[in-house]
Amino acid sequence: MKDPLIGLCGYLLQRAAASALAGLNARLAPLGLRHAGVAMLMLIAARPGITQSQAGRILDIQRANMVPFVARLEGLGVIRRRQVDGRSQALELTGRGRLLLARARRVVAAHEAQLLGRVPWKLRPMVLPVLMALWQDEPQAAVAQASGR
Amino acid sequence: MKDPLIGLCGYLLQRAAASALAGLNARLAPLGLRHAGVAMLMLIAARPGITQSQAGRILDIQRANMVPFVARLEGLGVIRRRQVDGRSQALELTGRGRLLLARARRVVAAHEAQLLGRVPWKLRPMVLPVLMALWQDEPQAAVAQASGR
DNA sequence: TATTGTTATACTCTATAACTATA
DNA sequence: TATAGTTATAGAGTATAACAATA
Repeated sequence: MKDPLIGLCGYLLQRAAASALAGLNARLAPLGLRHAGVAMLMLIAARPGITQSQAGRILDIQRANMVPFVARLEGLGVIRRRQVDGRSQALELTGRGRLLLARARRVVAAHEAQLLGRVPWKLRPMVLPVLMALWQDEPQAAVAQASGR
Repeated sequence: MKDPLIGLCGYLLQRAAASALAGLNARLAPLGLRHAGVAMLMLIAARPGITQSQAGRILDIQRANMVPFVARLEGLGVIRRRQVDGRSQALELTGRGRLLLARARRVVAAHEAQLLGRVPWKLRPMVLPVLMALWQDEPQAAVAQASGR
């Protein structure tokens, strides 16, 4: 039973992403993390002291949704919040966070290798350029206007 | 503020898919449909009389989750269910469904054009091959085993 | 016995509005 | 006035377990 929708690059993009995400989350399950948590840990490691809002803007997570997300990571004991001024919370990794991130990085590396391993050798150098081109957040205004809102 | 995670193809894949999906759903909103509904209509149009379970297997939607999904589309009056044997439900488009699908196809075509339009001319022929290579559902057993379950 | 559809349930993710307290 | 964090809430999407009816 063949899928008549392959041929639509938006559809392929979604299915490929969902499949890869499921695979990654299965690999991360033993660590008690999911993909979003690992992305957050990686971001904080790259920019220690980043605030909740800044992290949310980079990862495209809204302020309101950052609250339970950050709380969960804090509850796992992998990150810590520090008040930088009256309103901003700086995020930092704890020792346990650094340890868990090191393990997660190995899982992510294995996942990346598996993903790229599926791509024929000659196409492999095109993977990142193609994905970066397909990403490119259009200003929401343009979308909203195009859709008539 | 640059994103330190670009460079991970799994991350790019997810962000690109999320961004494209949001754009498509914004375009589809005036029709009262979302991406999943359009995928379903397209599938039924390509295989009239397909059963709920078969459709779920192709679109990777579980049996239990098909129930409210199909019910919503039926409630919109775009599909109809027909009993083929004691247990299977064949799905078909209604007239209204065919009409709405025709409009949705134009929206999808515009969305596809926009997606591909972001990709430099020389990379464009690689988009579908790259995405098809990155998809390739690994047997779940392999994932489960790799993750130690 | 395996499959189809179903119910119930729960968890994650996402989206919006409104509030506060700070800058 | 704009921003950071928060609360509350609602809607998707997804996952599992269990059950009845049927093949």
